Amino acid sequence: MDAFYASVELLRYPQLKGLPVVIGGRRRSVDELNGPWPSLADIPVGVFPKLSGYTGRGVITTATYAARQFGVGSAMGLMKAAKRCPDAILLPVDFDEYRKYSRQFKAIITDIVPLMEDRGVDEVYLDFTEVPGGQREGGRVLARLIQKSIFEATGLTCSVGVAPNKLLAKMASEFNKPNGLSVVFEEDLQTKIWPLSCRKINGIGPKTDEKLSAAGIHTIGELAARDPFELQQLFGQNQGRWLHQVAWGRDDRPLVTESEPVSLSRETTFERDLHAQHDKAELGALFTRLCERLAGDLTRKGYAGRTIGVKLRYDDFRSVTRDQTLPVATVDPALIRRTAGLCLNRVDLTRRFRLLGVRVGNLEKTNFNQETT
DNA sequence: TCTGGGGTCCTGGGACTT
DNA sequence: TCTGAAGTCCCAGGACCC
Repeated sequence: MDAFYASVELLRYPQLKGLPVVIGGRRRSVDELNGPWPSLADIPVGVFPKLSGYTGRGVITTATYAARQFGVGSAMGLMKAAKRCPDAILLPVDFDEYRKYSRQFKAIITDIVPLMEDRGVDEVYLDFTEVPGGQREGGRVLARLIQKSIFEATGLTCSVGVAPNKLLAKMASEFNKPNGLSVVFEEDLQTKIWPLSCRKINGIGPKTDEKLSAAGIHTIGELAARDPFELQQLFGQNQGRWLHQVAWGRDDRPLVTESEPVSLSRETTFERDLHAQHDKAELGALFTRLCERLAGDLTRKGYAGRTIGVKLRYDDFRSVTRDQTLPVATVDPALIRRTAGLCLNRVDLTRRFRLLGVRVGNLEKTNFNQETT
C-alpha cells in the first residue's frame, strides 16, 4: 500500500499568519470576544484579546508555530501559557466552523482519492496505490494536487506525508509543518526515522516514553537495536512485539474507510469545584442537562445504547468511572438520567469534584438517523 | 495554579456458566 | 458434591489520540 497522510491546518485568517496565536479555553461564542463580527476574518489584529492576564480554567487546543517557539502547545493550561507567551492572541474554539471546513476538505480529497480513512476533524489517511498518477515522483505530484485543491477551495494549508504504510506516512507528515510535503521510502528508515525520538511514534505517549527512557532507549534507532524478547519482558507480549515492529517501520494496518462509534459521551468541567451536598441543586440541573444532550446526540446520530456510565474527576485530578448495563438499549433521557444516577451512588461523593460526564456504550443502530453527515 | 472534550483500545479482575 | 479450567460478560482504569 502507498499511504498518504494529511493533516490540515485549521487557522485560516490571513491577518494572523506568522503571529503567535493559541486556540483554546472553555467554549465561548465568537461574539464574546469583542461584540458581534460578521466573521473572524474581518477582525483587525489589534482587537483580538491577548493571552496576558488570563485567569481561570482551560487548555490550549492548538497553537500556531510562532506560538510554539515560546514553548506553548496543545493541552497546556492557559494560565501557564499566558506566563510563557503573554502577547499571544487567544482565539476561542469554534467546533461548528471546524466541522464545516472538515467536511469541505474531505469532499475535495475523496473526489481525487476515493479510499480515505477519517482520523478526526483535521486528519486523514489515503491509499493511492490504485489512483492514476499516484506513483509519479514517489507520490509528490498527487500530494501537491491535493494541497493545491484544498487551498484554492478553502484557504487552508495542509501538511502531507507519503510512505509505504500509515505509520511512516504519519511520521513523514510531521517533517515539514506547516504546509509541508515529505516522502519517506523504505530505504530511508535508518537515516530519517531512526534518529527521531521514540515519542514521535504514533502510539507512544508520555508513559511509554518514560519507561523506554528508564531502559536507556531514547531514539527509534535505539529501540530497533533491542532484542524483541527483551522488549516483551519489559512491556508485555503485545506491546513489546508492537514496539519492535514499529521501530523497524513495519505496519500492515489497512485503511479503515468505514466505522461505527463504540460509545457517545458528554462531559463538562465546572468553573469551580462542586460538592454533591453543598451544590446539590446546581449539580442536579447540570447532570440532567448532560443526560438530555447525550440523548439528543444518540437520537440525532441514530443510535441507542445499553451501557450507561458516569465519570467524575475529583479536585485532586483522580478520575473514577462507574457503569451499568440495561437489558435493552435506550435513548430515553429520563432512563439515562436514572441509571447514571444509580452509577453516581456507587462513587465517593464526600469530596469535591471538577468534572462530571455521562457515557452511553454498547451502541445499537436505530433507524432514526437525523444527521446527513 | 495548573491540566478540555470526545473518543478508541487494551488489560485485568470478578462473577457466572459450562 | 466438590474442584478446577476455560470462556464470556461486565466493570474499572489506564494510555493514547485528535
